[in-house]
Amino acid sequence: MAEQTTTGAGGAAATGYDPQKIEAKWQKRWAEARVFETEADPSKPKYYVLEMLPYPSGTMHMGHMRNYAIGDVVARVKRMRGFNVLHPMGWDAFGLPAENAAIKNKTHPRIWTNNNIAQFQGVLRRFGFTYDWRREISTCEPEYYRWNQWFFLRMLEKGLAYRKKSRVNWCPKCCTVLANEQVINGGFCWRHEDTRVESGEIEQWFLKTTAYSDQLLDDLKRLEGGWPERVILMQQNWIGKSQGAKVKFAVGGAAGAGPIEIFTTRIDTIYGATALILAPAHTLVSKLLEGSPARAEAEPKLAKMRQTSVKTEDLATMEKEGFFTGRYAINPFSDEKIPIWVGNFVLMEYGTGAIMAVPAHDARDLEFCRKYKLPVRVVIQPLEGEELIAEKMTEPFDEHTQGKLVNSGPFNGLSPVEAIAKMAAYAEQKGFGKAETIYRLRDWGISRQRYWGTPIPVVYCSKDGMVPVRDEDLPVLLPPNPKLTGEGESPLASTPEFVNTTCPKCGGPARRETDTMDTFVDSSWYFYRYCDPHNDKAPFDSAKVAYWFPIDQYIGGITHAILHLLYARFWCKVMRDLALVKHDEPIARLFTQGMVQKGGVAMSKSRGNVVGAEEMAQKYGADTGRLYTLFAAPPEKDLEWSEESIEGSWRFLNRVYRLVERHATAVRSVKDGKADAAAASLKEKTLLRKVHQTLRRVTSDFETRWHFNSAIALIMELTNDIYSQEPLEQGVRQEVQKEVLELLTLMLAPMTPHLAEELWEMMGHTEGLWKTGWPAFNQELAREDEVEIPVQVNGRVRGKVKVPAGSAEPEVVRVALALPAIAQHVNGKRVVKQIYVPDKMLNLVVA
RNA sequence: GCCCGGGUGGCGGAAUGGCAGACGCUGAGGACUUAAAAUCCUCCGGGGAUUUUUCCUCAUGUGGGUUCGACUCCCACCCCGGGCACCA
Repeated sequence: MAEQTTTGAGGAAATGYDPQKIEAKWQKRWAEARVFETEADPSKPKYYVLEMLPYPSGTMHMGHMRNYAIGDVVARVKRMRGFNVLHPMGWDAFGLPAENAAIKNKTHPRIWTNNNIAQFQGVLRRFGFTYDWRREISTCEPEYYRWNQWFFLRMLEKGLAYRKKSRVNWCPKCCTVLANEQVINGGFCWRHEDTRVESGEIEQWFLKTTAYSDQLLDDLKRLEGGWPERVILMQQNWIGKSQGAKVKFAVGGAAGAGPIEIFTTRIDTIYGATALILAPAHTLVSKLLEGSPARAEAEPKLAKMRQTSVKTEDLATMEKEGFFTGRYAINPFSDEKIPIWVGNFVLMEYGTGAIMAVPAHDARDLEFCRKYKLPVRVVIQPLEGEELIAEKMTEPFDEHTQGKLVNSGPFNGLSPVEAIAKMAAYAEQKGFGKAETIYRLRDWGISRQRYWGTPIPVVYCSKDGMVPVRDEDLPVLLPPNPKLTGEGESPLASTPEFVNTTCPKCGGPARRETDTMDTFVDSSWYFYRYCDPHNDKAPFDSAKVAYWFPIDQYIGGITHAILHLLYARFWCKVMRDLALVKHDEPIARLFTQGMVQKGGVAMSKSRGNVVGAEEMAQKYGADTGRLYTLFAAPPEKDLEWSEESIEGSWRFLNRVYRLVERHATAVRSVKDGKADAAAASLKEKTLLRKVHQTLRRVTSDFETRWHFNSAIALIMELTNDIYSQEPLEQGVRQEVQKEVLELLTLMLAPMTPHLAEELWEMMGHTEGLWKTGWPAFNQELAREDEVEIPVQVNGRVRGKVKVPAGSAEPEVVRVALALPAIAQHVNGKRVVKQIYVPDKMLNLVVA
């Protein structure tokens, strides 16, 4: 459709399907009848379906739209199935782009944000989604963010919020912390591309996600079946539980350098340790070097190592470097004296910042020890195959599920698994170590030196120190007129009327905290607020939440697999421990839909490859846009946008419209609903069978498989059958026509709701389709009387037979052998085996 | 390096161990039309035989295997996408 005049909105189709007119009409009716407004009602089964809330920026494109179309089909199907459906929408409204846009356009972030919200909302309304707009929330409103502050205070009371100095990316020109994503070109500021990002230490607020490490990990098991496996795996990975042991090695010679604690998952290999290696940042390094014979040589190397800030991506490929400290440690198991080294591959952030090097049984240790000519000693011998000889090893033997210990004193002969338990217990008994579990998960740093976020509700008093703001003084409001320059100190810090306040404890002068919260805080609990969006006494009423939660179906992009979903789970557990909710997990089922791409990459404003949703609605109508995003690919897969393909969806809806229009008069004259199947002619029966079979399969595609694309294909096939050959015209009673067309319309309703309502009305219904439930298929009619069975000879299809459904095997074989095509392949040979799958296929094996 | 996905016509995709390519797009031909658009009809993986009808054969990344039967299950490999990564 290249010409304007050929669209439904234009002149040529003015008498036919006109989506612009139809869609406006039904949206108005739905709104007037308050169809999608829901209340908690314990007498009805509930269903909470939710799409991830959008960040309102740029234009709403078909990538967004696909997400909402999927959610809306689910919501509409569940509604038709009699569920009390909660389907809300809101705005992730705080964040950096708003602040940057405001700086650029010399306006207020709120204005930019609210303009975008108005635009996004307009488009969503244009697409006819079943949102209960009374429940709309916007996270930048004080009515919302005051509860962020309230939660923060609760976490502060519980010791779950704390301040500490931590390493950050610091841009000296912005005078602010940068997120990792804002560090570009291997260490430069995204805003000042000539400015190298410094690695600094500042005081930051943290939420203690690590307090829930085990629960966050263990409860993933409960999500199995409901969440995509890969999301569960990614979270597992992220939490990174590692079971091992910590062991202390005494240090000889150096004054004041106490024992060095190492972490290992393979304590069973400790007799094979031929060195200790410390991270360059380890606090003991300087002490070890004091007065060491190796000092002069080592110090320049250390300085160099500490200076080189390494990009994470390069770590794995980086050359291993190290130097000897001149000191020795004592292996507490063997009393052996081993050298203490410093190595650039040992991370201060993981474990204890020190490792034992067991070159025979660890790849990195082997590489390091070969390079620096440190000895290699085998302490695990494989049970099968060749005996390992230390001098010849080029690859470590790092299996722990096989082999037995050697050269390991009293532990010789044990399997590694046995040894891990026994040796950890021994270490604990002797007081130099114990079994320990460590995690990769870090606490959540939430401080941002930005304006457009939730102010952190604490003040600093010279007398009382850090003092939380009192609950009754919430919300701590953002100052209305900040100086936004993008440079200098944080905008809140340079707004005196915000900073200067009084101490809630002593009433004396105090300074407010000027950091704001990470916007992931906003999205960690927003779905609870939808249950009770206007509550000004509490974040929500627990009874309402108890009715609606958990979320039955959450839908969003895989990009949020870790951060958002992990924080949301954390928040839920905190709220549970505050006795606000009773469940352990907020989201029962998660669906990660694919992205809409154009030119092979995801649609985004910055790439300039967006297809605007509004534009599509104007060109083809919302129903065509919805249908196409559902039809073009299965929902979990990426979808390459094709302007040509959407024409097919548009053509199909026009066909459906014409089909119903053609029979509307006849159908309208039928009083009663169901067609009498018993009195049906052969032709009628064929028709009814087809439609009920389609209904059976579409029902399953919608409800259990989420194969919207194949559901649509089935409906298209049905439409083709009754459209092109025109079997509805001749010898088909009007009530049969009515049943066929009504079922077709109802099947389309979740996907193309406006068109469906219009057709429903055209067929004589005075009540809206929205009051109609999902139809049940007729088992009897959906069943075939006669089946066509492919007949194979030695696994190759050689013919087909038509037999009554449920025919017995001998009968089918008899008919099959009567076919010349089959007989030809069987003749002169012996049937050694026959396989018959009732009503499916027959295979004759001949020899 | 480790862990997950995924590889099917010109394209998007269908087929939950049982007729590979449904449905849609594109393309070709035809009908209608002064013409175009829209609409309707027919054809559309490769090779071969049969001038029709139809039949044979190869084909779901590659090579093996299990099975009466494999796009589907198993093993190995190649390619693409994603996540994690000197994690001790």
